[in-house]
Amino acid sequence: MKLINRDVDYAARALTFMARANKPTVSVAQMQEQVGVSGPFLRKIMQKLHKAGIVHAVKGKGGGFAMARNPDKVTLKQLMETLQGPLRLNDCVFGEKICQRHAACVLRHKIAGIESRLLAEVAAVTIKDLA
Amino acid sequence: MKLINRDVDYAARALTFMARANKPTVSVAQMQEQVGVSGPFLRKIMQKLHKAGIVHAVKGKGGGFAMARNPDKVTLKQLMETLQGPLRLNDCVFGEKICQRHAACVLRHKIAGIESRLLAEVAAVTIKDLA
DNA sequence: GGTTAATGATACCACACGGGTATCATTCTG
DNA sequence: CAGAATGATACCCGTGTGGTATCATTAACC
Repeated sequence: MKLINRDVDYAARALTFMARANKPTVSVAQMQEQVGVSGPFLRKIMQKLHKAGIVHAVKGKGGGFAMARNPDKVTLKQLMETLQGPLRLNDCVFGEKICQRHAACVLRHKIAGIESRLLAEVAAVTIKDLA
Repeated sequence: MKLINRDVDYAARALTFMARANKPTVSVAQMQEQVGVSGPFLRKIMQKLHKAGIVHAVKGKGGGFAMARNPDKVTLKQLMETLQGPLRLNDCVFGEKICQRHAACVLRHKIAGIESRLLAEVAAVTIKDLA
């Protein structure tokens, strides 16, 4: 059971780097050593962050990425949703079928409570906290 | 990001069934329909629960499984540890190396806090709660 | 004692996912 | 036009998840 995968980990580091860099744009080449990951892989991550509107991108020579919002407006939850998909701890095995199994439903109710508290926690962590 | 996998889900249902059955032993054949899973697969899960000491097993005709402790002494956390392995949200990418990356460490510190609260929550859910 | 009903132990399989690489296209600067 | 950067895709491989199959072992009952 992993809370975050490597994409999120690397993204958090890259964004932290960018938040501290205080430059108009930061290229992947400038980040990759500090982040500790290969260029192509980091690029793929940055492209996802771009599509999600978390960073904006400048193509061409001298280009790179820049944060699209203030670091305190980018949360760990957003990174997880962008890079790991929707955060459902709780996808019911029974799908569409009406749940006749009371025990399972109690379990799911419990998990839903745990999930909502967990999401509140990851939503409270921002890049500003990390920088 | 799944909190529990299917093994845990089925195990919770099976144990709930057993807790309510109030019989000396319950066989896989008696449980499989209610649990909603094939016999052989449920057997594999029950065998893991047996090795973990959560149930005891009676071989031979008329045998089956029985809970080894009271339902309020079996927690969701125990099932997860038994069937999904150790619950670490937080395995550091850097392994043994000394962490020189301050941002990453802050992240890991945050995650550690989230993890400990999450574990307290799953430790608080027992089979008795589900039955 | 043999049949039958149960678990114990393994081995195997198919698929999805995570993590990562490679390649070509596109855009901007100088 | 050359070079530096991102955009978009396609691919690969190892591992984990979910599940099946098979044979061995044990105990009850006739």
